[in-house]
Amino acid sequence: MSANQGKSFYVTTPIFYVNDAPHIGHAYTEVAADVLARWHRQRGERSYMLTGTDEHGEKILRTAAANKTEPKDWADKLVAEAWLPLLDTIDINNQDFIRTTEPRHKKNVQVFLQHLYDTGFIYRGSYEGNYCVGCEEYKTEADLIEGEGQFAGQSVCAIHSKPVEKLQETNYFFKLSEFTDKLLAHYEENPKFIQPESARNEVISFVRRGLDDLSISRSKEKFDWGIDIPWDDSHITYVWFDALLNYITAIGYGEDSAEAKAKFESLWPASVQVVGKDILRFHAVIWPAMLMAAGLAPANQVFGHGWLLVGGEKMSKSKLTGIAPSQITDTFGSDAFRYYFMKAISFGQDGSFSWEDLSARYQAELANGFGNLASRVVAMVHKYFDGSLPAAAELNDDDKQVQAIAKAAARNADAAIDRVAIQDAISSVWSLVDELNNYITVQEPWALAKDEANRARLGTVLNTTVEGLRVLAVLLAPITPKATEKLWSAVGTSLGALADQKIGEAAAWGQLAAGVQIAALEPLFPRIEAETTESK
RNA sequence: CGCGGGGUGGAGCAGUUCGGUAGCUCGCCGGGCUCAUAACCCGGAGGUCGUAGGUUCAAAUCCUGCCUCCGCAACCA
Repeated sequence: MSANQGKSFYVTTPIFYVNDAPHIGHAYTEVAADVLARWHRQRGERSYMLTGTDEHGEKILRTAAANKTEPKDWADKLVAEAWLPLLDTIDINNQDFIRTTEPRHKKNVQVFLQHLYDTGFIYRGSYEGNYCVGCEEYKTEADLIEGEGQFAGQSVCAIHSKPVEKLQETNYFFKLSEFTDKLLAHYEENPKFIQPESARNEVISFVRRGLDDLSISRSKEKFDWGIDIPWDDSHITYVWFDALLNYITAIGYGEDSAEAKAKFESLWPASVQVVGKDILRFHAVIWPAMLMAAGLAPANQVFGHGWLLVGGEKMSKSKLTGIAPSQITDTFGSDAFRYYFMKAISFGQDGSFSWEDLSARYQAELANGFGNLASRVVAMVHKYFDGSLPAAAELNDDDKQVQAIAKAAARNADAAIDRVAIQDAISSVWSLVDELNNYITVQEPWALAKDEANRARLGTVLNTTVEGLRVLAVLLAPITPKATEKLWSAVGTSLGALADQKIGEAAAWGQLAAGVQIAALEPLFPRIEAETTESK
């Protein structure tokens, strides 16, 4: 699966609509993409993660005006004060960050548009639609509902409950309708193109109903904050058409230099495009059709994840259930944020967030399970061997079982990542955490330490557990980078940097030489005072 | 008949593709241990898998009806 010679693993997130306030839903998407990117990197593959911001559109123009500033200045401010800090808050290791207002994007969106115009996939047409004055936008038939009272018998806007007007506008269209069959064939031939299955089914049934051509321009008479249509400066590009192209403009599409071409070749098609299920249609229908029209391959996979539910309902600003990521990381830290959302929710399904659950999992799984395991092992090496790693003597079945479980954990987790089953990957790794805790209880190293005759056996037991920690540090590095770095500085530095340890070789036993010094270890996940968590 | 996703021990979930003893985490009860972040390990109680039918030797898993919750149509992954 992963053996694409010369090609990097390339994962993208949707670009943030710059006007939004960052909440845990945005962060969830970012973390998932980051975990995938880091895992592939830890395998030793070249791995590239892209994220960024979507900065065009009428709403941004309006809020900028409301704040008495220019739209670009407004976007600059939001990127600097909200979005870049978010990435830091949750410890995202992205290789690039693209803004749709950057020249590299705008210029090459125009290249793309011109290419499609020249090849006949874009035409000038007139659009007749149902315009809702209240919403100031066109409504599709699906947006309308049956009127009541004085408007009985008419179609009215679902939001304003008032009749819509038939209006006509001239703009440019993308021949999306021509791609209905090609898309269906693509879905058929590439069963994994849209994941999970439920998302795939939904898209297929949508496309089967037939696709309409897509209006991709807006007259500047309405607003002008966007990318000019290259052959007609009275129109700007529809924001979605502009936004989707970020995935290729960021990596060199449209540039002539050999360097840019090489970069593009090494990254496109993207390995996985992580999106929320609400914008799945844009990414699984419109976007691949755009690429096909331009003679480019669609991404290998579009993965639509679920929503985070708060109190059983979709999080929303209007219901005040939006939660800022920093509210969580201030108390629990970025590792806990990453771990919690990746482990507690099966990726692709909706998942419930609650402070109680977060707090319980932090305490039970991170502090008591993993953190405490590291503490007890390191403490014993210091207590019984002055911090010098003892050698392993003859191995018994219990010792061999630890090794077998470590190997299985690494193998199963790696396979789960290929399925984008992040939750399963973490569960697999956790089987080693549980095994090590169990192993220590059964071996009773503290009892062995009471009799000098058991010195060799004690060494074997501690050597085995330290090796187990080494494996855990490598396998969990993509999930909890900060904690594993701490752990590595205690047990692993004799082997070089943690970043250089390969997933595939992690479970090979006996890498740490006997006699290496095991450094003291501060708690990986300190207990959190009940006061702090309950005050939420 | 708009489209889609759910309803599994107190809570949150997996299992449903390819029917065959109902599983995980937390919580609860009891026991063990003391190296460790009052942590760790073992055992136990607790579910007729929304509901009514059907197919089958056998259904959480397949089929049909119904009830119910949620999402898409209102800034928002």
